[in-house]
Amino acid sequence: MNEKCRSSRGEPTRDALLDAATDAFARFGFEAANLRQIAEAAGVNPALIGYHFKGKEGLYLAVFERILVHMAGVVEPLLARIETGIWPASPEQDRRERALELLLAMLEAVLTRLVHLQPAWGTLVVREMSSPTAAFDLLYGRLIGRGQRALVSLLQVVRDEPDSERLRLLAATIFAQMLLVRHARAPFMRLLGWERIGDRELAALVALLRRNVTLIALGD
Amino acid sequence: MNEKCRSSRGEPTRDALLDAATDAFARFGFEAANLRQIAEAAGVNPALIGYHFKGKEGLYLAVFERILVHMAGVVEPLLARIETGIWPASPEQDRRERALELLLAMLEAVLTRLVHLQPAWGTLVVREMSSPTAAFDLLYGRLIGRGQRALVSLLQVVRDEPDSERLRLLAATIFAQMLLVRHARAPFMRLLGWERIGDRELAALVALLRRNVTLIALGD
DNA sequence: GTCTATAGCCCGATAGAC
DNA sequence: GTCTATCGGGCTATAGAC
Repeated sequence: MNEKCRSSRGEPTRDALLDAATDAFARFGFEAANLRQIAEAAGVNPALIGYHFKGKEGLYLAVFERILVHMAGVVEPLLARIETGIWPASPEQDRRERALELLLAMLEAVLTRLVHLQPAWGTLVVREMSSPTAAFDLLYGRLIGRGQRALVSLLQVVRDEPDSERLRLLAATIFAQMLLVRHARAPFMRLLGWERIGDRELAALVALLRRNVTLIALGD
Repeated sequence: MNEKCRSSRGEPTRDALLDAATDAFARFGFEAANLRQIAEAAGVNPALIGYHFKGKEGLYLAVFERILVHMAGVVEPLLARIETGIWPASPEQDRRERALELLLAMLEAVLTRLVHLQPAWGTLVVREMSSPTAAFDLLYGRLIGRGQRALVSLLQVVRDEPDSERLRLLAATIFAQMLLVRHARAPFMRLLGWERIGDRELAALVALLRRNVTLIALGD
């Protein structure tokens, strides 16, 4: 795929295929998605999928590869800052407050991207979490796992306690609430009586989640 | 399917097919599941699927129908009690405490069944929530919707405040935490370093969720 | 790199004997 | 109700011309 970096001639083709594939895989799932339709939507000949991606699974993985590359540019700065633990030096109390702030910022960033930026990406990523395929290892190694570990290390500072099973469970419950909008989309929308998640709805959700996370992160 | 209730001759066949189909649909999803394999696993001739269920989709819906019938026997008593609002009469303070108790009991019941009873059922139900098909309406009308409304009405009592968007969002975040083990199973297990959810793991999860729910239900 | 054409497979459905 | 046999269609993959 990138052995020849001067494959710039076929780049528009690959991009168009990846766009169409992202949409189709998100909408129909891997099995139900159909290469002919993807090629047609991309305005490209079906045989080119074989040439560029070595078949359906290669195309699927390439979709995730692209998601990860784009995501890296967005979350890398935040993750790197959390992972190195280098925040403004300050007295003990300030450090805990700062960690909570970072945690809430992370929450809001994830939620906003999940809902607004690229709905199809969210669908794909989240589907891999409940029904993992080969793409899950990619995702976990380069995005999800790092996010989880960042969450755990922030919680350690906020609660001023060492890593433990209980702390990780706590991280998992926060994680679950961040993913709510994608994982349980259908019943969620019905319960709220919403038809779509616009700016107002997102703001209400973010506000409540900030409150929840603050309560359960500090509680006990 | 039940126009002739004396179809008792084919009942073992139908049951075997439903068992195999439940497993296959949960494992592979609707599209990827394969009728020949299902029939083989059931030790039954493939053509009988057409006879008994009118095709693949009919089989899929019948799987959910059976889940709902079995679930009804389990959760009906609890739901009915919550819906009628008839709990032991008592002074104001006691009623709020009692509602919280019921809420926590509901949490534990759902979690236990989701994890232990029939893992495949949990998988199927939860998949319909994030990727709804025709089966979702069945599920929502007879199980999920009622559960959500029960949650909301319990929260109204616990917090002593009327129904509102914020209250429903609160219900949704509790809902999300209950479903965590199925929705985000793969990253959840990796974060915890668990290989399976046995009694010990379930107990730890329940304990933390009880704590979380108590905090966010009472908070503010 | 792109396209045409087609091979080869597997699937869901069903007609018809028993 | 059950089984055998098969049909018709859609799919991915690929060989080969340009």
